[in-house]
Formats: sequence, C-alpha cells, structure tokens
Amino acid sequence: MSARRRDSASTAAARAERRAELLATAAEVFASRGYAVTTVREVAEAAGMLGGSLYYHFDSKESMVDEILSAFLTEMWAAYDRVLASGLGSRETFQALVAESFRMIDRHRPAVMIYQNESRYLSTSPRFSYLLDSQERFRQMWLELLDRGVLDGTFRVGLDTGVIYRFLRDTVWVAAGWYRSGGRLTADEIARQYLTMILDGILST
Amino acid sequence: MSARRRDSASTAAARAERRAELLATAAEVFASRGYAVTTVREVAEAAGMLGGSLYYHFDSKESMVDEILSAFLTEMWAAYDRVLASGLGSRETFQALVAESFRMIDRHRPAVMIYQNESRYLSTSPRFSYLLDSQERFRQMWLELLDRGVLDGTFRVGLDTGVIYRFLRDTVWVAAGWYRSGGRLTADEIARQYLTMILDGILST
Amino acid sequence: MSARRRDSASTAAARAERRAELLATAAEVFASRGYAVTTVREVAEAAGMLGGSLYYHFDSKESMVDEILSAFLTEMWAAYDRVLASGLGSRETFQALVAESFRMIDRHRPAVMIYQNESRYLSTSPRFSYLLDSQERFRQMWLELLDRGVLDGTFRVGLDTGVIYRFLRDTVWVAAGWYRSGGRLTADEIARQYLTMILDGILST
Amino acid sequence: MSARRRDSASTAAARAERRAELLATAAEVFASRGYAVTTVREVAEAAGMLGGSLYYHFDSKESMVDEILSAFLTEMWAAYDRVLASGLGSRETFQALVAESFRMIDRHRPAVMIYQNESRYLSTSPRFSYLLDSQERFRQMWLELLDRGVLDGTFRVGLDTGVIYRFLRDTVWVAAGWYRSGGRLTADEIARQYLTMILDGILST
DNA sequence: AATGAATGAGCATTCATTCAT
DNA sequence: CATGAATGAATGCTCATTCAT
Repeated sequence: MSARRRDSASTAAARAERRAELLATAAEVFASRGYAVTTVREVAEAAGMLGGSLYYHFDSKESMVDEILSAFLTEMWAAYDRVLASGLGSRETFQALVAESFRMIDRHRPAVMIYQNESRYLSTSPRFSYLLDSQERFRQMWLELLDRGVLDGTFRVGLDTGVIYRFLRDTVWVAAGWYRSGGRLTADEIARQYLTMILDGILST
Repeated sequence: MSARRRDSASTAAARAERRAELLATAAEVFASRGYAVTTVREVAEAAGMLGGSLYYHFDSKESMVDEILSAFLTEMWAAYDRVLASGLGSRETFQALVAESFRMIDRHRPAVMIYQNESRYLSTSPRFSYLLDSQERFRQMWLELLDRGVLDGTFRVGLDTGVIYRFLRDTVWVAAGWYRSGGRLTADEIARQYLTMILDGILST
Repeated sequence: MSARRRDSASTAAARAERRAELLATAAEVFASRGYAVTTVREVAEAAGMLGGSLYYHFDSKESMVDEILSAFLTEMWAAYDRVLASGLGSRETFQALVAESFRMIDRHRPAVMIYQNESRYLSTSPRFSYLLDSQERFRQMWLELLDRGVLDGTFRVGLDTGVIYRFLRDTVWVAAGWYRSGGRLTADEIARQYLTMILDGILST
Repeated sequence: MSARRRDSASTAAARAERRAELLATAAEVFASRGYAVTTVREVAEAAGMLGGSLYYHFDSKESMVDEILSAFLTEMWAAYDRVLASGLGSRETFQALVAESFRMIDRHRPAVMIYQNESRYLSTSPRFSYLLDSQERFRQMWLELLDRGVLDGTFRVGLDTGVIYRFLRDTVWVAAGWYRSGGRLTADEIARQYLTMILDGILST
C-alpha cells in the first residue's frame, strides 16, 4: 500500500468518521426538537459550524434523516433476524425481540425517536417508502409470532392479536422518549419490567 | 323572548356552531399531518375557504390548537374526576380510567392525537404551559393509583411503578393513531383487550 | 312640490348629512393615526358600524380621503382668494393669510393634518394630482407676496424668499398637530404670536 | 497583529460597513416613501438584493429604523450637549442650537425626516419609547432657553414661550423635507436665513 | 342601511439551499 | 473544509373590498 493510497484511505476513513459524528449530532437535535421544526442552522450550530457548511457533507436535510433512519433500520432488522433465525419458542422469541428492542433504544435512542415520531410525516415522500415497508414487515413479524403463540398454547386464547400487535408496536418504542442511558435502570431491566407487565399482567396472582 | 333577542341568540349560536365546525376540521388536519407542518392554507382548504378567511373566526393558528386542546383537556379531566370521586377500589378505578380514556379517543380522536404528538413542541411556548400541568397531574394520578394498588394487594409487588406508569401513559393514547370510530371494534372492546393485556398478561394461564 | 319629491329631497339631504358625519369621523381617525396605517375597520368602528358597512356610503378608503381633502382645499382657497381679492397691502395681506390659515386649522384640524402629513404619500397616485397643483399655487401666492413686500419696502431686503417661503409653508400648518380648539389659546391669538415672531422677530428691541 | 487577527478584524469591519451601507439605503427609502408604507422588498431592491436577504443582516424592519433613529439621536444629543456645556449666552446658544440642527439635517437628512414624520406612529410601540423621551428633553431644552432669554432681556417680553417652542420644534426639522445637500444653499446659510427670520423678523426696520 | 362572512392580493419573516471565496 | 452572503419559495397574517341577506 503506497503512502498516497494510505493517505487517501485515511482521508476517506476520516471523512466517514466526520460524517458519523455529524449524523449523531443531527440525530440528537432532530430527536429532541422534532425533524420538521429543526432548522439546518440548529443542527450546524450543535456541530459547531455554520448552516451552509453542512452542505459540504450532506446533500440536504432530508438526506441526513434518510441516512440516520436507514442505518438504524438496517441494524434493527439484523438484530431481529438473528433472533428469528435462532429457532426459539414463541415465548422466548417474544422475550428476545422485546429485549433487542430495548437494546436498540439504549444504543440508538435518537434514531428510535425520529423513527417513532417522524415516520408519519416522512412517509409522505417516496424517498422514505422503506419506512412503510419496515412497518409492514414489523407487523407481519409480530402477528405471526402472536398467532403462533396462541396456537401452541403460549398465549391466551381470545386475544385480538391485531389489537395487541398495535399496542406492542407503539409501546416498545415510546420508551425512547424517556429512557436515559446510564440512568437508574438498564435497558435489560426495563425490558424485564415491560415483559412482566405484558406477559404476566400487573395484577398480583 | 323578543324577536330581536331570538335573532341575536340564533346568530350567536350559529357563530359558535361555525367555530366548532372549523375547529373540528382544523383538528383533523392538525392530527393527520402534524400541527407544525400543517399550513393555515391547508386547514382553510379543508374547510372550503381561503387562508385569510380563517382569521375572521380565529386570531391565529396557535389559538386554534389552543382551543382544541383546552376543550379536550377540560372534558378529559371532568371524566377522570368523576371516576376518581366515585370511591372505587384500585382495580375498578384502573379499569374505569382506561375505559374513559378509550372513550375520549373515540370521541376526540384528533384532539388526542394532537395532545400526544405535539405537546412537546407546543410546550415550548408559555401559552401552552397547561399541557405540562396536565401531564404532571396525569402522572400523579396514575402513580398514586399504582402505589395504592400495590399496597392493597391488587397489583403485583415488585413493579417499578415509575416505569409502568410511563408505559401506561403513552400506551393509552397511541391507540388514537389507529383507532377508527365505527370500525371493527368499539372503544369499550379495545379497552377490554387492553385491560386484559395489562392486568392479566397475555400468557395463557 | 309633491310629497314624493319632498321625501326624496329630505332623503338626499339626510344622506348627505350622514356622509358628512362619517367623513368627519374618518378625518379624525386618519388625522390621529395616519391615513396609511388606519384600517377601514377602525374608521367604521369609530362611526359605530362594521367595516363592510362603510362601503354603502363610499366607494373606497381612497375616496374618503379624497372627499375630505378636496372639500378642505376648496374652502381654503375660497378664503385665500377673498383675501387676495381685497386689495390689501403686503403686510396686511400677509397677516390676513396667516390669520385665515389658523382659522382653517381651527375649523378643519383633521383635514389640515391629513393634508400636511399624507400629501407626499397620496400624491403618488394620479387621483391626487390636485394636491400638487394646490401646493404649486400656494408656493406662487407666497412667493409673489414676499417679492412684492420686498419691493415695496415692507419686508427686509436680502431675504432669500425661496427659503422663507418654505419655512412659512410648513410652519403655518404644523400648528394643526398640537392646536386644540377650545384650549388655552384661540386661533387668532396663536396667529398673533406667530405673526409677531415672523414679522418682528423674537429678539427684544 | 497576527494575520488571523487582522483577518477577523477586517471581516468584522467589512460587516459593519455593509450594515452601514444597507442602513443608509433603508433610511433613504423610509424617508422618501414613509416607513409604514415602505415594504421590505422595496428596501432590499434599493440595496440590490431580494427581500429575504436583508434578514441576514437585520432582525426585522423595525430593528432597521430603530438603529437608524437611535444612531441619529445619539449624535444629535452629543452635538446639543456640546453647545449647552459651552456656557454661551441665550442668543448665542439659540444660534448655535439652530446651526447644529441644520448641520444634522445636512448630514442625516433621511434620519431627520424619519424622526419628524414617523415618530408618532413608531411611538405606539414600547421599543421606541426613547423617541418620546428625546422629544421631552428637546422641549425642556428649548423652553429653558426661551425662558432664560426672556429673563435676561434677550428675547421679547410677552412671548408665549409654549407656543414659540412648538413652532421652533417643528420648523427646525421640516427643512429636512426640502433641503438638498450640495444644493444652492449650504446648511449654514439656511441657518442664517432662518435665524434672521426668527430673531429679527422679516419686516424691514 | 347595515351585517357578517368571505375573498385575494400583499406583507414581514423564515429557512433550506447555493456558491464564490 | 468552512464561511458568509445571498436566493427564492413558502408561511402566518392583515386588510381593503365584495356581496348575499
């Protein structure tokens, strides 16, 4: 590897790292203030630069969220797919998916918040049709799991799985709104509380 | 009542009715597209008029959401207070509050969605400080109920009521995002499914 | 004269009277707030009616000022012409013109203020070209008088009549800004003070 | 001084200069058309840019007049204060104040016109309360001078100083409406004409 | 005569985006 | 890489004006 190539390699790596830093900053701002009402200037200021300078790194404000969300969804589905491929029973799969979800919140809180809060708005653009695809896949995953669990006797008969799915879908992610990494509870502890509530109910037995 | 008085009464009533109609339209648009990104022109178009015409009826875009949200919150707290004042046990109170919430969703779906989705953004303005007040009251209501229920043996010991409250808070309202009045399920049926899930868990016993 | 004709006559008179009332009100509002920034609604409210109702009486906001100003200018020039036609000497003419001016302020304060403050703005429209004509005539009247007075030994030699005229032009009318009919000083007393200042100077002799 | 510091200094200076240019342009437009009826687009066009671009330099249309007027008033009072502090007699003070005023007109004609024409309108906003303060100070300055001059025998006994002050106040500034720097007469010559008129009167003696 | 509701053009202002330096 | 100045489309809002009642 020539010096020149090493230079260009390290430059490319440095550039990728800078992009990642900027995206992390942007994600934080988008998450805390809302994508639509956040100005490019605000993102830039949080990154210590002026508004126009961001355009050296990114095509547009839209391409920033795009990158944030697609990176997140890629990682999320990789995690879910690992769980689904591991051949666990309904209950264990349920627990593993919920645990994975809270780990995603732990590691990608801003992205999760953006996904949760801005999907509806962003989906109106064809560029973000993958958000709808992801939601549909998410729906099928949970519905199949719930149906399987009812059939194999894991889950209560008589559940309206369509309704339950909807509650699960939203509930899993809303924790991103209040969870703080390094706070009183770890992601796994929160997952445990959540699983107890959903699986066993909150009534004393 | 003289003709003059009847006239002025019917005029005032007609005016109030028109306002209510327009607010209902505005609420629907705000709810489906998001308050911040909805333009006044869009609201007006949905109401069959031009942008400027709305200002004959309302002071500002802000005053529209204000009216929508405060009317909703007033009614919501009236319903909650009725439940709280009726001296039910923890479990019955829990059930009644959840049922009331789903009835609110049934009758004020757009307002609930706006409350759920836009509170964070709106709260940055002092005009909407009552949203924070309401949230705080909501928090205390549920925490007290959960704590009471744990003490009197209704709810499972070992619950982190802080965590459970947060899930409840969000979960109750997200249904506004998908519930359709007149759909397959009534509000009461959805409440029942939800209560089963939360109180008894979804595991078969 | 038939009853019908008398009716229509009295109706026409009543209408003219109403117009005059409304114009007086409009003049007052235009004068105190400024024509451009006064809304039709404000004028209407001052007249005890709603914005749209004024359009039963007048074609437009513009036609209101038009009527106010042309009525005023007509009367003003009638007064000036009477003075000019009476064959007085330079000094007496000067005094009489100034006295007439202050009487105009006394009787048509709002119109004078509008004339003074809004001429520049209104003159940009061809409809108000008569304002420029009036100003030009005013200029010639004073310049001729000053020149005549210098020639006949009444006024000081060495005066730059162009400059003096400009001061006179503005000074005569600005009193409209603070004069209050029925206040401490009558219009004639103010005219006397003004004439002393201009004719004899304020230095003690 | 390092290159870096010189750069930043020249940048800041360039920026200040640009602001000053734009303010001068804005002042001219506000003065000639009237502040309220001048649109931001007109100011921008006069500066060779588009409406929105002005907001890179200024917060609002209001902040532009604010800056124009407060800069003018600061300089005006500095000049007046120099005169007042120099211990001249009544007559010389009078002459010096008038001369200073015409020099202000010479150097800040647009600002003087805005001050003269728009004060009433702007004063309705608390932001411009300093305009009223300045007017009040102006009033006291002249009244004290007139009173002093009457007492020490400089000015004619029997003058209604309240009335004379009002004429002076307006008269001094209206020249801004027609004075053209570089025209036939210098500011000092106009001041001389004005002083002759006011002090000695226009009658031949 | 007057009302009340609506129109539509125009305004101040914001903001994503561009680009010469 | 980043700046700073500018663009231009879009937004909330105002207001003279119209018109059916």
